Formats: sequence, structure tokens, C-alpha cells
Amino acid sequence: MEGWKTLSKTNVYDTLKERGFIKQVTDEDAVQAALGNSQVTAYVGFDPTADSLHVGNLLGLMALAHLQRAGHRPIALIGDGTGMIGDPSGKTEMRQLLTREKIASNAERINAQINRYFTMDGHAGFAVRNADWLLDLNLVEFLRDIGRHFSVNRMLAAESYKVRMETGLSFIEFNYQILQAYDFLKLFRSHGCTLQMGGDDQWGNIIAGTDLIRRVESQPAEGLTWPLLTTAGGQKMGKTAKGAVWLDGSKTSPYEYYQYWINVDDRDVVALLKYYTFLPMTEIEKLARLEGAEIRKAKEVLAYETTEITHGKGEADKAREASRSAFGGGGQDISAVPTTEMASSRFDAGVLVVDVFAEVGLTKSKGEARRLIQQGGAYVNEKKVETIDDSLTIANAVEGALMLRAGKKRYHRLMIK
RNA sequence: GGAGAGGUACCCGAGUGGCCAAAGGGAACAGACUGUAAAUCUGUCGGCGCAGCCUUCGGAGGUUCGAAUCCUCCCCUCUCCA
Repeated sequence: MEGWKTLSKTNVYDTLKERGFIKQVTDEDAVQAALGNSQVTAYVGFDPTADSLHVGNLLGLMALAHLQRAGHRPIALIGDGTGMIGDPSGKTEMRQLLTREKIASNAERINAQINRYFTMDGHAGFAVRNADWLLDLNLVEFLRDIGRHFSVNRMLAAESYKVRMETGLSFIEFNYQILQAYDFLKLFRSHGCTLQMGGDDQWGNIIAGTDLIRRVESQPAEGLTWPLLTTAGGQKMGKTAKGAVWLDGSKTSPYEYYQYWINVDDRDVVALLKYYTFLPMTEIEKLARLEGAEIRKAKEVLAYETTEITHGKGEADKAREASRSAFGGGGQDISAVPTTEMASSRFDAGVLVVDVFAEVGLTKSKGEARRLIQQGGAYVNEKKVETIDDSLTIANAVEGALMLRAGKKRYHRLMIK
């Protein structure tokens, strides 16, 4: 509480608003006043559907971090209880149910991951698991105490269930909202949590929670959503051809992570700087003034800052150097480029370039490698591979390594040992 | 449980005995143009020892010289009825 007074010079609500985090709010004046006058405990839920969070979850982490920086108390709720069911919001079909063990191990890893984004000392901020209170619920009791506050008519009318009304909605999914509302009530009671935040697809679920608290506790609770981000190209934020961009460095390397951000569409840069970095608005406005090829500088800032937030300064430096050296002069550090080792004996008789590209994962198959070469997109040490019969020997290596390139952007280093 | 519709490559979706490795679109990939951006144009887009061969059209069998296409059984999805 002491920290509150010293940190609260500006109202976080305004910060969130100018950075684009506000899409819908239950009661704007009330939320703004609360965040400006007192310490607020707020929560965001994270689903343990995978063993790592991805860029799509990052907005929630950023929002919580902003709150904590302003002296408020963030709670990260890991939905290992609701995860047993699967949130139908915005989905067109039933989500694959995960096993209990899988959810538990995912929750464990996500819990560890969240530490990176804000302090979770149990005091300034912390994580909770809803399995702790959901798994042992007694159905009949629950229906009497909580279920009676929900109107099926209203739930069915909700936008989030609309799509599913046509394709089918299972009973357990239909209950998801009730459980999420119950989570909010639970956190309200045990931790004085009065604000739930989430993506706009969560609006219905959040409202269900504030309504429930009003009904059973006769006290106000608020909710807030941020917009669901799509890139200028119409893609979901954080998705690439290969799938999600993960926050776990072993699933998406810091270098790949950096590359994801530097490759964003020009039109998205400014918005992304606001969402995904802590740079002051004045700084961002300066970057926003860049035009044409200069925009790349803003992208480099974006890539560096985001990589630092998720992977730390050391990795961010390495990724930046690797990126600079790979794309037009500058640094020397190529240690962040994906690397594979290969025994020198393999090179004695010469290895087909096609085999190497496929083996290293630069292409999915040898056929694809052949096509790549025929189309003139395969390079070894920056020299174009001319024919599909080309092979490599020790003589091609420079300081015991080969730099392979597929297309313009994908590099892979081959160490010979 | 009853009646009907359907399951085709990453996604959508044509094809209903040979001309089908399977139209078309989207996504993706490469090249040109660029700024590691966008747009546009061109090409590619199952695998391989690549003028040929192998494996695909929910699964397993069968008919046939020949099947994604016909038959049998099974699995799954959707709609209506109970």
C-alpha cells in the first residue's frame, strides 16, 4: 500500500487508453476513478491449452504489467479448472478436450513463464489456479448458490454463443461462462479483486462475472476488454505460417521472435509499439513520424524492445546482432542464427545440397529443396546454388561452418565437426 | 433408437469407372520489383534415386483389365424426429 502513493502520479487508465488497450468498459468513470484513487486488484485469465503462452496472450501480460507499474495488484489466473471444459467464445467448433495431466503440466510451465513480465511475490502480484476451487465443486450446491443467478434466455442471446447456436454447443461448454463468472466472484471474495480484464471475446464472460458479484454481494465490480488484434494483412496477431509465435524460447527462439516483430507490416508498427513495449508515448510519437524505408528503424526498436521484455537484454542484443549481420552489414554476431552440427565425415564424398537443406529443416522435403534451387532461392555462403546436383565438401566451409540460406530471410548455419 | 446429408491435399471446394497426383479459390513458398514492409506480375505448391516410380481422396475389405468415383461392413460429423 505504501508503494501506491509514490507510484501513482499518472492514472493507468489513461495510459491504457492512449495505448489502445480499451475496447469496452463496464463503467468508464468508475474504473478510471478507482484506478486513480486507490490500489486496485485486477485479474486476467490465461488458458493452459499449450505448454507455453504465445504472442496472442501477451497483451494481457502487458496490461497487468502496466497496472503493477502504477502500483496496483495484478493477478494472473491460470485456468486449469476451466481448461477442463474449453471456452466456446468465438470458436466455431468444440475445442479438443485435454487430459487432466496435460493441463496440469501446461499450467505449471505457464505459471513459471508469467514471472518474467511482472513481480509475483504474492504481495505485489501473484498467480492463482482455478482448479483449486473448481474441481471440488458440488454440483447441486453450486446450482443452488450460483446457477440460480443465471438466465438461460440471456445466455443464449449472447453474441458469443451465436455462432455456436448453429453448429451446436455442448452442455459443458455452455457452462463455461458460469464458471468464469464464479472465478471472478471467488477472487472478489478472497482477494478483493474488483476488475477483470481480457480480450474482447471475453466480454460476455466478464460481464457475467460482474453481474454475479452484484447479485450475490450487492457490490460493484468492473470489467474491461482490449480489442482483438489483427494485422493490417488481416491475420490474427501472433500467427505465422508455422503456427503461433511462442513466448517460450525453446519453442520460438529469441532470434525467430525478433524476426517476427521486425517483419510486421508498416501499417502496424505504431500500434504495436504502444501495445507491446513500455516506451513512453513521446518516444513512440517520434518513431511514428518516420517514413518510407526509415520505418525499418521503428521496426528494429519494436523488435528489440519486445525481445528484451520476453527474453531479456542479452538475448535481445544477440538477436539484433544476428539480424543485422544477416541483413546487410553491421554486426558480426551470428550466434543466434539456428545452427546444426554435422560430422565432417559426411563431407568426404560430398553431400548433396538438396539433402542438407531438407535435413536441416530449411525445406520440408528434398523435393521442396529441389524446387527452391530451381527457382534460384537457395544459397550457400551467399553464393547461389546453381543446379540440384550440386554437392558440398569440406572445401566449401569457411572456418568450419557453412551459412545456408533459403529465400531472402531464412538462414541456417551448419557447423562441421 | 428412426430418417436424411456428408467426410477429397494446409483450409475452402469441384470431381461420381480410365484423359486424376485430382479443377478453382485462399493460404504458403520462390523469383522480379523493393526497404527484412505493402501492392503487383511470374512461377511453384504429396514423396522419391524425378522424361520414371511410389503413396494419397474417413477406415477395412470386395467388384473390375482399371476405382476418389460401384458394392459390403465399420468409424466420425451435421440436420430433422424420439
